Amino acid sequence: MLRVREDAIVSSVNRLLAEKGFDAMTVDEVAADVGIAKASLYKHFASKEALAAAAMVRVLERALQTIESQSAHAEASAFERLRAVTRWTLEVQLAGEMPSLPSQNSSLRTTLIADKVYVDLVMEVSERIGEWIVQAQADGAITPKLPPEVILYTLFARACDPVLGFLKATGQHSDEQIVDWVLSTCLDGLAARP
Amino acid sequence: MLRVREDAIVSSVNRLLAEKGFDAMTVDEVAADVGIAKASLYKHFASKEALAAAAMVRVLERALQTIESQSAHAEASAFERLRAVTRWTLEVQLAGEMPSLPSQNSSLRTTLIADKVYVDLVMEVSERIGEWIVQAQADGAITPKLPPEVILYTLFARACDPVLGFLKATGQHSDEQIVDWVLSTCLDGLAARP
DNA sequence: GTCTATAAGAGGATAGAC
DNA sequence: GTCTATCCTCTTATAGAC
Repeated sequence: MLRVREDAIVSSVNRLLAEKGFDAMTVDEVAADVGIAKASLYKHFASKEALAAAAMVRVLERALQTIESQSAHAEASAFERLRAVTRWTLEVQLAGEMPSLPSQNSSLRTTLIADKVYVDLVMEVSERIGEWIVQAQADGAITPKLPPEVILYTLFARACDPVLGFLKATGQHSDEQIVDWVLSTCLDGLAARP
Repeated sequence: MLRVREDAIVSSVNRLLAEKGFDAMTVDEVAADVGIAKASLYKHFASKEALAAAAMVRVLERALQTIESQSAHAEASAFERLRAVTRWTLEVQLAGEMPSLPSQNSSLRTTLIADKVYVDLVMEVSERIGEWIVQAQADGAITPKLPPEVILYTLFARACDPVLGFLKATGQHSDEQIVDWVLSTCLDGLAARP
């Protein structure tokens, strides 16, 4: 019962974080969305920051599942795996399921780095992706000009790329078309290829 | 006198918006930073949203100046002009001078679209950049696979690219190196080029 | 664990004197 | 136009009954 209730809370938080961002999301909204009193929320989570951390943990667990499902494809190259995971990230964001947190909020940052589960998941995801990047560079599929660190950050940043929202707001393109375009700008760049 | 005072206000707002974002910036902070009373601020600007709009107008004017200085280079190609303006955008952001606004805040959005000066500047910048994009595609310098609209949004999004901040936070790279890397990921992509 | 009610404080905006 | 002092709303968080 408790597990189910908390899962419902995290689902609401996840959606509201994706829709309005951390600052604009209020705890009252979360309580109303879940259908319980605000005081009850605080019996499950100590603070608004803890709610956000729980949402981040869940999306990171989903990311790790996606990474592992890609690892299961023995025939796929490292580059293909990176593309698949990046595509998943774009799809999640376009579906309104990617929580967005301000990177400069200090109280939020404090709560996050104090959360061992969250930190461990970030490390795990970074290491798994990092290995693929090094492999893809060795394969000649990803440019050797850029440090793996730059590649990693660039891929992570797709989770909050505003271009998806801009294109969706025009209402003129399918979600699949938008994802394909943004994936192309990320991997192939804007400059023409011979 | 009034012009100088308001210019000082906009400078403070611009820096605080770049540093903390719209939600985290308080009007009290702005007043303290300028060195005047909060009530005096409201004699110059009607609301917090109006302060943000003024900061956006100023950065757009700077952008337009940069665009026009590029137009003056008769020998430069459209692609080279796009690269130069994008580089300028990255440099401004890395210098902590690029105001960042939440794209989903409704009261802010209402104030912005009601501001004719702001809207006209956005249109002007979009049209100037848009012409270069079409030209660069005709020149074969930018990929014809992507609609100009997608190119435009992708370039605009560099103004709030979090990768710059991530790389700067490591403290291991010069600003110039960071700008070069991000410019390369944007124009050349992550995939290796033959 | 859930509720109602409320504390505590931050922050946007204004009144009114000078 | 600048100031001090204040209003008022919104929001996080908690008290205490059941």
